[in-house]
Amino acid sequence: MKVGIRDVARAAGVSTATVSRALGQGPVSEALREQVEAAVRATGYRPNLSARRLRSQSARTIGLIVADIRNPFFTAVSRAVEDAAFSADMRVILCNTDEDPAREAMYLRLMEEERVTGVIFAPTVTTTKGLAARAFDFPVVLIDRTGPPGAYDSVVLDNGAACATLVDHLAAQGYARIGGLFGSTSSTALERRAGYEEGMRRHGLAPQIRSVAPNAAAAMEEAALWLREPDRPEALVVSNGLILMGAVRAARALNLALPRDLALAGFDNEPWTELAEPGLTVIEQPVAEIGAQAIRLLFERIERPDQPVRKVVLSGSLVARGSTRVR
Amino acid sequence: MKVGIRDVARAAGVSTATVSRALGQGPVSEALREQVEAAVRATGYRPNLSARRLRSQSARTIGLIVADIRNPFFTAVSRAVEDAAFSADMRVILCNTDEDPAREAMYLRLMEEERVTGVIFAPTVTTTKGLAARAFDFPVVLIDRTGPPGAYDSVVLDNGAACATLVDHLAAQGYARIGGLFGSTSSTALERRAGYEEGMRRHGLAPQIRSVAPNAAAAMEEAALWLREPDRPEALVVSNGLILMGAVRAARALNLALPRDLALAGFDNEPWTELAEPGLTVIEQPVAEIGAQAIRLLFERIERPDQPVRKVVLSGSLVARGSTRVR
DNA sequence: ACACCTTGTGAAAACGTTTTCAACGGCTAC
DNA sequence: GTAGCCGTTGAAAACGTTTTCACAAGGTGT
Repeated sequence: MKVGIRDVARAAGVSTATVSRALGQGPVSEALREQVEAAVRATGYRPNLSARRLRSQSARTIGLIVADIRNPFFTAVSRAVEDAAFSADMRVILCNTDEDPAREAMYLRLMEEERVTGVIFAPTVTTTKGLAARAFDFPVVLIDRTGPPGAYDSVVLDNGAACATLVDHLAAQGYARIGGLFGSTSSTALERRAGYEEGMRRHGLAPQIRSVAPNAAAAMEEAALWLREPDRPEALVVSNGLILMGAVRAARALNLALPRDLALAGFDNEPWTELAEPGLTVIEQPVAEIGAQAIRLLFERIERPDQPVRKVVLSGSLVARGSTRVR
Repeated sequence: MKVGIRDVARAAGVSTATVSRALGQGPVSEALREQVEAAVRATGYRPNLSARRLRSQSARTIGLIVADIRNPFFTAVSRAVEDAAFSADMRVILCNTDEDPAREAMYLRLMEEERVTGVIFAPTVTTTKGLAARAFDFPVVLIDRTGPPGAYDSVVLDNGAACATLVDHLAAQGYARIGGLFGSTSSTALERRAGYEEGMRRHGLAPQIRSVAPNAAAAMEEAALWLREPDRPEALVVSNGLILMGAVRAARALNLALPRDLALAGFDNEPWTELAEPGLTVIEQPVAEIGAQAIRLLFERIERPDQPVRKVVLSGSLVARGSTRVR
């Protein structure tokens, strides 16, 4: 029942070496190649990838470790990565850490045991610290988030500038008491927070900042608390799509109309941000480009392991909608 | 640099067999087990999964082939599957076919080459037909969609009943010209369509049906066309979350207010359906339960390969919101 | 005291490939 | 005509584990 390469070899009247070469790229005469292919079809042979990887010492697999598969930003990026990897005849192992350092460690270990060709990783700040001390047998490209400076190739958004753009936009519409609600687990959130502070300072406004776990439930709770306070902000800048969702929920729960009672601006131009009335103002990230660049950096690093570390910084674009209209 | 099991064995002063047993579940004395563990820590040994799988002829891996990773229904299911698999010490390979039969075939082949322990699969109708003729070396559990009758274990929603519930709900609110917009690639969409027809018939109403590719862009286009016609429906039932999004877009584009100008009901209680004013009426699927049941069926099939084929049918629940309020 | 399990251990085979190595045949170049 | 080279092929080694097999040591029931 189980058919191996020796069965194919027997059926084709050649040695296993020839079969291997005919299926791979070894030198084989055209006649034999066709014989082998016929034998493969006749026997229904499927190569055993474990054996192949063991012998060839090459997994042709890249690991993609993301923080939250429910975040459309990461699903979009993963699509780009998968497409690029596939056209280079590589598989992708997609891993979801849920922003949990323990799961990150577990998946990194798994990548080591799989002997992957390379890894694309969006780490939490917690593991970022430990990252400097570690050395992997495979190249690692950081995505969306930065690690220890100069240690890993990375592709990130120009987070500070993007967030400052949001502040500029709100200030231009006449808002002054602009609060910032930022995630607590990613370097990205920290950079956006810094950009927010910088933007506020430039406009002579006083920053008000709260931190929260980057998920909708936690964000809603924190936002609801905040918006119930007497001197609550009249506008809110938030650091990602999930937090934005929580903020919208909170506004709804408190019966605050957008933008009359509260202006709202955030990150990630997800489909629903257009649908939630009156439309949410966001920074759109070039998600496909981020995935493509990450793969490019990874492949180039595999090609030339010793080249200098590179950091690709991409720009977001402001998508202004009703949630920040002038009152 | 590269450390294998023989290095650990040497460091611990034992044979490789003992190391293997100490790391696995073979019988080893407590003293040696500790010695081995110390040696593992000292050498930084990481087992090579390819070698392990090759020799043990067990991949401890399950393949999860879904139709669209951007569909939150599938991401939710995949979370449940992953959690269950992980606690059984199994890995998951997550594959996204994008409703494309060619990609489905490719991933099925990959599963064969990986010699996976089992597969959970949401097939398109196209490959469903070919599925009857195929025999896999691993158990397959169908999810969300049915295959050839009696051939594979499966866990699905009671789609007909759920969709009829939607029709009942709309009829009870006084709607009569209720149209149906259904996906064209899944058995699920077909069942929902049948349930819609059945429901309409029961209420003495005339079904009006259009089919569309199950993505937001195609759905929006078709819905916009339809809603521009003179005798356009006053209510729409649609067969999944992405089509629902397209329908909302179309209504917005044509300036039709929900539910005044158009009532809307669909499937999948995704976060944004609550946020899109005035709230979208949907059937909520027990996503976690679906994933958990799929894993359970798979594991039980692995345990007892010859037991009769089973089909688990779960019920959805109606979440009534503003989009179907009485006018 | 003997036969008989049970438990723990190491040597070596096995898993299914790819790759190395040597060899063969047919060229070309002298 | 012979030496050298190139393209093609097969035999066998190698990849890093787990598993089989044999065996030694220790315990138990008679």
